[in-house]
Amino acid sequence: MIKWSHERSQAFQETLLDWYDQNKRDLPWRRDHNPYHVWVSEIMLQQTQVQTVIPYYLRFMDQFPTVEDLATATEDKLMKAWEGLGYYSRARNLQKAARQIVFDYQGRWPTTTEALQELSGIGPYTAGAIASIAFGQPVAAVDGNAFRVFSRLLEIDDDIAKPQTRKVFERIINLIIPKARPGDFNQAIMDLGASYMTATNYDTSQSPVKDFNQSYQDGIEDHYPVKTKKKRPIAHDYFGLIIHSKQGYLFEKRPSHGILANFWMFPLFDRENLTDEKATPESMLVGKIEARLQSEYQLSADLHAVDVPTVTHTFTHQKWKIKLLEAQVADNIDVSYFPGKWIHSSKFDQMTFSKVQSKLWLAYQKASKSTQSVGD
DNA sequence: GAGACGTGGCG
DNA sequence: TCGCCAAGTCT
Repeated sequence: MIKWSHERSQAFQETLLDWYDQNKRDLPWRRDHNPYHVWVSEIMLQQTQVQTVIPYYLRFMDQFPTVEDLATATEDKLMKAWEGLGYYSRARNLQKAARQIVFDYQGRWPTTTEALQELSGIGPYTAGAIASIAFGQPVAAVDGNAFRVFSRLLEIDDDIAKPQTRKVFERIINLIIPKARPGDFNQAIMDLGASYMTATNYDTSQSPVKDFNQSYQDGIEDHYPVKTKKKRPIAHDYFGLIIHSKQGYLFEKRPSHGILANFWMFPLFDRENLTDEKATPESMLVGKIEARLQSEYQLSADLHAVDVPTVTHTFTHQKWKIKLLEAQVADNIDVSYFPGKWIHSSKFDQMTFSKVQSKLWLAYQKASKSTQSVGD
């Protein structure tokens, strides 16, 4: 690894910030340094691309203009604002932190990285981003961009997939970061990482800091960053139940922990939980589901396959395949045993749907449109 | 410290 | 289809 002299660091700062001053992206959260604006944008941007975040951020600020508005918002309105953005614990942590700030700290923001990390959902990166951008503290904000940029500039061989590697980068960046403009420096690194120094298909030859890029000079830029591979997603096969009555469609609330926690969805039955044997005929599996609906929930349902392709949805670590089954149930059934609720499709726009739930509903609509118009 | 946690885009 | 990526954090 190359070490930079003080002069070298200064030259780098100057080159980078000059470029940033001329070429920085015009983003909605860069209009000011309001910590609330910086904070919300940083949370939304976690593992999420800028162009995805922009409309969410604008709507969010429209609905929750201040940290007080967020602290006192209903969970329904909050989740609706986050609908489709993913990693939904971010939204819940965001409100938790808003309440910490408003009610525990009387609206006064913590300004150090240590104190900021006491807030829910704020880790080392976000703390560094808020401290430097909103409060002018000369601290590193080490995200994927910083890993990518500095590993290439300095030929850092540490595996960025390892948590301990963060400390290596923080130590180096804290030596290089300018005391006068730390927030601009960190944001300039991000803009660099999003333009000339992207993960793939990058072209460093036009980069403003190519003279500082050791791996480029050495022709080994594609060795960086060093990052071990992730595991492939685990497959899950489900039956998805579309059960409708005069009272609407049947929904089930997902567990409070795990993937899509607390979301309302069409009931799902895991194929593997229905039988131990792989080769069980499908009609028998459907019969088992019907029997369970009857015995556990007193719900008589005559399930039929919906004539649509299996719905697939891939998460970071799970790959779901869902075969849709449909049933119309009697008008005056007793649903008091079922841990769910009936909702008319006219009210779906008031619910918060995960993407996979939206896919199920779309697939079902497509099928019922091609045959007949099915009411609730 | 490895794995969980969403979604969209791209080659 | 698949693997990987995109301003990470929590457990």
